[in-house]
Amino acid sequence: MSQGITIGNVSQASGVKVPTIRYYEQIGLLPSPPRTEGNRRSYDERDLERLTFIRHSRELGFEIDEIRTLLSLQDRPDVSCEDADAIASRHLADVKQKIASLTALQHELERMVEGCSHGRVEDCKVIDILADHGKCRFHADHVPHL
Amino acid sequence: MSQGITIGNVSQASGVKVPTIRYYEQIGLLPSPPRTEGNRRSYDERDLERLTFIRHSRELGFEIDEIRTLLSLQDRPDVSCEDADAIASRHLADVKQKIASLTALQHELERMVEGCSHGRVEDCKVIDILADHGKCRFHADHVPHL
DNA sequence: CGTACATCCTCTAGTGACTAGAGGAGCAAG
DNA sequence: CTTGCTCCTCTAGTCACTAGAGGATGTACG
Repeated sequence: MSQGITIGNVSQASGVKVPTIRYYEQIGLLPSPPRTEGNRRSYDERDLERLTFIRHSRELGFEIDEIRTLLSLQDRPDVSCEDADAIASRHLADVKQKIASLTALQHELERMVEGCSHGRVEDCKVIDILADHGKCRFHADHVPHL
Repeated sequence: MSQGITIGNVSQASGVKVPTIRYYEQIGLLPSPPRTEGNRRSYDERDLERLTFIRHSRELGFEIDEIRTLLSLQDRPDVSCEDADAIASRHLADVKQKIASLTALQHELERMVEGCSHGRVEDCKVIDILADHGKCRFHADHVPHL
């Protein structure tokens, strides 16, 4: 039946780039597949599913370590899903926080751009607001990056 | 008058950490200040303003290279502020895009967490949705990180 | 004046999640 | 047979810092 998928094909099918797949193997996120006679990696359906799971999780902003936990949970379906729930909930809280920060940032940027007189730097609101923190309504404790 | 601010004080005043200030000097974002007899960096008000400008720009999510351009514009106030406007506008578009992605992501995570039966992994919506991309309403071309 | 301690110095290496490139081998089609 | 694609390993680079080693200097107190 399944006589081995090449790295290129598993890459196409999963949407994960070839060097990234090798990287995932290197950091132990994806098991090392068997090799062909010519030393090429030979994947199967399980690997493709795992890669798709990984890609999807990354798209949703989960970190590699979180994905590691999620994957290990998936492998033991008898265990409580409390951990998975906790990871997703924490992640949800992060996302909400990020949206709030970015929305404040959006308003500030709009104010900057709208205020720009399109003239000389001397009267430029953009430079102005950046230079003088006091004129700014946006105060990030720290905008966490996704 | 101003007889030199220590790196610690300029750090406190600007909100930029000491090693980060040295890093900014290293990459040429902040000019190398004169040194005291004992080889300590000696800053002035201009440096403090520049650092505050940098910190504020970073908080607003501008990249170092963008800040470099912004700073060079600030130094030549006679020039058209078109460039500054362009940078801010592009940045604003990015931010809007990010908010859209994150909002979709938020809904998806809520769906995951709410659907979680708090039982065994077998019935866990979190794992379920992650595993099967088809069940997911969230499709990121790529969620750009802030 | 001594001593404790904070602050400063330089330098190297590590972070996360990849991405790029060198240099070479295998494989399939024309 | 040769062209061109995919694959292999390995190292190093990206971004914006952060951490830590190992040592010098400056300051406050007794």
